[in-house]
Amino acid sequence: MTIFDELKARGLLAQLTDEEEIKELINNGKAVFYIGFDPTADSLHVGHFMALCLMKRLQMAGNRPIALIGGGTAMIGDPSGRSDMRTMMTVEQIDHNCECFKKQMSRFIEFGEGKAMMVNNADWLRGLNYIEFLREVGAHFSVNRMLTAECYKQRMEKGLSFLEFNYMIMQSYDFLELYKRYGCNMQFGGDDQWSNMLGGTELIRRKLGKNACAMTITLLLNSEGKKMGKTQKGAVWLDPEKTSPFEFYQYWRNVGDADVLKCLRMLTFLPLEQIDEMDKWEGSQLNTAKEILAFELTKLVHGEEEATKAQESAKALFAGGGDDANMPTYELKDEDFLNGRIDILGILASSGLCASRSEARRAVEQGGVTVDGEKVTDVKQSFAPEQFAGDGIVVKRGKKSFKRIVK
RNA sequence: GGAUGGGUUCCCGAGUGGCCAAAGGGGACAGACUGUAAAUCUGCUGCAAAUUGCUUCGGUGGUUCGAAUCCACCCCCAUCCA
Repeated sequence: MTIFDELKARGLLAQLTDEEEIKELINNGKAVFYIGFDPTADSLHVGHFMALCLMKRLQMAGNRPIALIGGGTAMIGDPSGRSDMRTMMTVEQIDHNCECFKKQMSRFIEFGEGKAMMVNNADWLRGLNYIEFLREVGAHFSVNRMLTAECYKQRMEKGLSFLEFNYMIMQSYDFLELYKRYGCNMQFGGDDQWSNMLGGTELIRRKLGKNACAMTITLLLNSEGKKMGKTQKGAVWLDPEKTSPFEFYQYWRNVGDADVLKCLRMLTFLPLEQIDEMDKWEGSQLNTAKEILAFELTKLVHGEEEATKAQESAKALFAGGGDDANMPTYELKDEDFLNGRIDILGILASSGLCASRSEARRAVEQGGVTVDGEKVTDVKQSFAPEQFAGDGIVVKRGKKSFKRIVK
């Protein structure tokens, strides 16, 4: 199976400038392609992960990847797929985030001589001269055309600043610059990037008279049409400090029935035949597929050891039995105690199981809190330090949040 | 720069002097049912030393016994005009 066919079979391909040409390039390892990552946070998330996987797949097929970190474009802020303006980040923030991105990416992709390349568009964007740039690049863009782009249309109602309006031009310029510097002839990105990417291929045609391709990856949407990889608390991060391996595992363990197979295809490296086999599963059998999905992804992101731990904790918690030694733990501090005791509300709030004592009170009143399997009925129940000796106690809030509390 | 309409809790949105911690919906959370899924039903949704107190309706001042609500100035957003 060629790499192109595989990408297609996995449902990763969304829009392509020229299918035949792209097929020819990537199947024969002739593509030098780039994917841009704007450092809008201090960790990569699931959306980036998909792009990194794509890089890896294409690299394995002999193509040369360039990971472009958007230290320059992040100064502008991409309006695509947003209904409101991004808050502007300081240069310090951006540079810090760039560093974080670099570290995380190196774990997935091998960089170095003859391998993948990592560049930062701050190198050429931040020093641009306005007048010169307008004459050289701005002259090639038609405002009329830009306004017809879908990403701007949506923003025409809510408001779009001139700053963000320029994002497309910056991204287009990146492509041109990478073409000139490294012979980069292809760009990949999320489907919401399509118009920005087309801007680049056109700019290259106009400035250099050369042909470049663009291809977008399907956005990972759940069956309700919402972007996956987001929780109430925000994104599902790849940084274990921000989203623990256990939380990461649980996120995928809990995907809806309708989404498991899609996720397996798009996100894992499992052979397609194996996935097709699972496609026949139904009902509660799908739980096994979810376990596989969760394990595979946790393994890819956090390593096999962490994946195993997460899986064991999950089994211990939900199925009973299994090893529960890896349970998330909170160690009580002296100041958590008042007069030598701590009440259940205090435990819930300090350990982070509840955001506030009020929320903790509510959880208890509604019968959602258990201590070592016993339902807590009294909000005033309190504990002495000795009760946390040894393995401590296991406090569970609702069905899925729990912590071991020790002193 | 001018005219008009706006800024309310996580989001949408009602509220135009006290009965307002603020309707309704969404989301989230908890309970029931289940398969750690979906759907459905119920509860709940500012904070706390909790039949009470404290903080919150863009900002700052003011009027008033009392302000999300009235007044002044300012900031921000949308639409139209330049």
